[in-house]
Amino acid sequence: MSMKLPPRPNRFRDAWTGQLTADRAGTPARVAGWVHRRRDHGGLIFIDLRDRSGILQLVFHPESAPEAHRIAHGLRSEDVLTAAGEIALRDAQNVNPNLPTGEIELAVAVVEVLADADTPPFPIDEDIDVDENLRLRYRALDLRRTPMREALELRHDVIATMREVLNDRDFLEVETPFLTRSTPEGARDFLVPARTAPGSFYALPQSPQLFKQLLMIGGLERYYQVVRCFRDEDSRADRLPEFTQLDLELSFVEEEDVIEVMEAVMGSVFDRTGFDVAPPPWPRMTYDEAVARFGSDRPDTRFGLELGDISDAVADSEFKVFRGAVESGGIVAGLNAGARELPRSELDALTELAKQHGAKGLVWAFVNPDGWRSPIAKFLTPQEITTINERLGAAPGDLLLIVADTAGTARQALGALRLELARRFGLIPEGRHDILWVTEFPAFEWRAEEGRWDATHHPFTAPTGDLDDPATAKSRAYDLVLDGAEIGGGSVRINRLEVQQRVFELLGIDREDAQARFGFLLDALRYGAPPHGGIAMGVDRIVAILAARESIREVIAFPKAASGADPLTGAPAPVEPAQLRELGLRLA
RNA sequence: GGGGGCGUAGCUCAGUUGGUUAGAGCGCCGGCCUGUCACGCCGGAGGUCGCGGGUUCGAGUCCCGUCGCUCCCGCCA
Repeated sequence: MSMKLPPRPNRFRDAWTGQLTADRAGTPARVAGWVHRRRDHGGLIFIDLRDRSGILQLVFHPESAPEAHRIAHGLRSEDVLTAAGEIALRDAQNVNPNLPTGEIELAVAVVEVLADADTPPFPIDEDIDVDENLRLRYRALDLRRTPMREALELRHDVIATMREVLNDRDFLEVETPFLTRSTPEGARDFLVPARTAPGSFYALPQSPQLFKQLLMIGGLERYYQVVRCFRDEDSRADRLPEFTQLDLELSFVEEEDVIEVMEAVMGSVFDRTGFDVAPPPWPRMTYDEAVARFGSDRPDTRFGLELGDISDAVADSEFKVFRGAVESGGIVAGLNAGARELPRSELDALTELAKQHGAKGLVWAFVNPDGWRSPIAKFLTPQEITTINERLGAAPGDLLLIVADTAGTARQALGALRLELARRFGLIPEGRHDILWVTEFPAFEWRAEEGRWDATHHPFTAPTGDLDDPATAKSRAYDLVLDGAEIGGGSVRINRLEVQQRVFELLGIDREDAQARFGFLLDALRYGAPPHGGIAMGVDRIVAILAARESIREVIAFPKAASGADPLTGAPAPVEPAQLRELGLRLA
């Protein structure tokens, strides 16, 4: 990132190290920063000095500046200094083409050490994967590393662009409370004991959902916020308990209005950051299609290996696993992994993966010109094999993977296999990026083990269809999916009290319960709520994808470690028993 | 809560079938070096092989337990 203005001249510096160029040759300059590297030739000493803007070579001549040269001899990595001298043009053969400042150097006349540094516990100047907990423990040093600085600069650009687009469209940025009541996103709440009400707790918001609906009912028309959200669930590479959303909401809108705003926002973000993805409008795919073709509601469409349903071909099969799955209402589905020769051990590993995703097993089959090489070949008729081959587009040499289970499990397992095969065989084209909307989600899902309906998004999402037949009702929701990652999701909200109460009823939340939990929203709904809708975007995920980072922890200045074991950014502080008593709490 | 992987020098890692004194690169310390830019050359220091137990004449290596990290499932959009 280039600095927009030079620093205000003071006794430390009057220029950024990374922004001095040949046009300054012959003029005096003063810079400050950290010792990036020292090259001591005994006579000449070179110091690469680093600040946020970049690196400048300092040269210390023993004759012309003996005192500075003496000090330079004692400098070590990460020492902090200020140095003044004259900008000198380098001889042609000494130019470093790899450095923006490579045509010049600072011939140091005076240097002052502002702070000494111990030897860093890990290299600052190399892009080595150092153990993450070490990096978190010495986060200040880690932040000096170029990849971290660039990620945070990119993050800044992304958020700044979001704000600019929304400000230009008359959105108001409004802050909402952190110490609040439980919000209905379905995760576990983080709780904070309330001193003024012993035995009671604040819940940190899982999202500002309720507040932004109040803002719409309050007539603010267009709201956004870049906001921390808190969900007390286990971490993943793409998920932390504490994360940042771009949250927005508009009044008197439907799906197309929200989608158009977000396409403008994200289109600008991609444009501004040079991320190569198609410009909006972006394609739509229904939830049903995504799940059927890709085994996921966040399909990665950058490669093939699509799923195929072969239930009808094996409904009457001799092979009991297939027939049984269909008879009990499930499906038999498969994918064509292409012409691959996998050893038994790898097929076992794929089977293990399928099982991890709930499948009871995995059928594999290598297609031969005259049939299958597969453990189950003998249970299938030639007709069945031919039909399956046709359905999955199989040619001799192809490997077919087939799962028989409930529709959800079979598709999830195949979806996971599909992604694993893409990783293993490098099926995703370099530099290819796909973005699309997923729409028409089921509004409710049946939780068999709990014997109740649950909201697929959250209970304020407007449903369509017949609420008396929850299984067929859709929600007016839309998720934005980039490269197989869900980067945002939103919906049109319920704006009439009776519909809201009907949904609560369906979800098994009685009136008293609903009033206790969401009373302030329900009360507001009595006084005229506009049709409204919005969306929340996962800033961390977006930045991670733009920065091509594996983990979102790489794009957050002070992330939680996956384990939460880091003393600064992860571990909760112990509390004195006396303090607990004061709060009306007891030790667990 | 469950499954997989990992844990050897400050950092990143190698370490064969169990075999003598556990190695490399980088970093660090000292010396030499006036055009380097991952400077170079010479020398040096640095290890409870995560921890505990077991098998064995002998364990970094095999077994059991345990702790930590990490990825995944569950959970969570």
